[in-house]
Amino acid sequence: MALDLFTERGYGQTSLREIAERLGLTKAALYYHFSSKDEIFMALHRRLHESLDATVAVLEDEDMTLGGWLALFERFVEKFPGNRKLILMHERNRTAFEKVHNEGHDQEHADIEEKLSAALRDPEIPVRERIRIGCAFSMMMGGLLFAGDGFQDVDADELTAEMKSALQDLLGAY
Amino acid sequence: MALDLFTERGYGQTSLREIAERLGLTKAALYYHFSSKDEIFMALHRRLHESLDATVAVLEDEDMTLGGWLALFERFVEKFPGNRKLILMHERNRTAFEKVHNEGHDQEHADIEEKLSAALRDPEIPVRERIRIGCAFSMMMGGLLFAGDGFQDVDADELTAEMKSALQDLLGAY
DNA sequence: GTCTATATTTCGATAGAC
DNA sequence: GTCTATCGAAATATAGAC
Repeated sequence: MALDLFTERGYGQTSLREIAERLGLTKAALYYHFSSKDEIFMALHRRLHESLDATVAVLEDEDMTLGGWLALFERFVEKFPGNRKLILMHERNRTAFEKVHNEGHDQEHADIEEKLSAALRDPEIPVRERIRIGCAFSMMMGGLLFAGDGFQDVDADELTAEMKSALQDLLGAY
Repeated sequence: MALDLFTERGYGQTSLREIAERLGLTKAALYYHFSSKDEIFMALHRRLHESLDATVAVLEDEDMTLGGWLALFERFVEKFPGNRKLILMHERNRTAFEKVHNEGHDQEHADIEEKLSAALRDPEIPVRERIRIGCAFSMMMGGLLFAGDGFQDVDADELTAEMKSALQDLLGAY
């Protein structure tokens, strides 16, 4: 599957030949289903968005506070089990996503990273809070790397609970 | 510079033509200084190791406890200002590094990620501690992404201090 | 829908002049 | 040390039969 190859080897190191091979098809067959390599990539991108946009929708409405970010991140963590592979692929291909994102003049989707990036550079928010929000986000996303790596023997619910606990220690201590 | 291109666009999406172009040279001139594209990549890898191996050397000696990891991460954070670009490049090219690392049967260097990976899957360590160590590490590495992105107006010392404070909240509350 | 070609481009790498 | 020129391999993508 393309998802696995992009995660293991990275987008730029994965060829259509490899993808087709793992699928038991030929390259030509892939072009019946997708018009380009980028489109395969973007299809996976869209799948993740469709799965998480409802969770992130609150960003449109609310003016986020520290507690608001905590609540959002906690909801995000709860969605991890069902989206682990997609998020992991995304995390391991940030450069490739940015490139396709820029070239394609991608439609304005309610992207959590855009709102986050805006908050992190917002001079209205105290520096300490901005740093904490950034730390919490990277902890949350990076935690996934280990969720598949070192924590395979750990119960999913326990992992979720511990991640929430860590988020609270980072954001809730005020 | 190759360092910038690998960081912006990723190793697999960067061609030698682009690197040479940004340097004001031709591809052929690059091959006088490096024997292959991989070697350019590994030269940057080695530069980071030479800069951080002294900090990580403690891993060889000690049997790490939770407090040991905290101390190590704090020292790591202090080394950030001088190694920001290299670490950022490393973080954004994990897949490419793993590939070169495997193919080249890279010499056993005291890599922090190997020791970390071992600790995360060590059944002797309580699950809660394993998760906290993983969270702290990803927070620390991911914090770099924002250090260059949203925190350009933040004083470097203040950022370091706040990162340490966050590390303590994650690892020191026991 | 999937195949066997094949076209086209780009890439990493080399040869040899200066 | 850097250049021009080029090679060979591999990649993306297409054409057309079945």
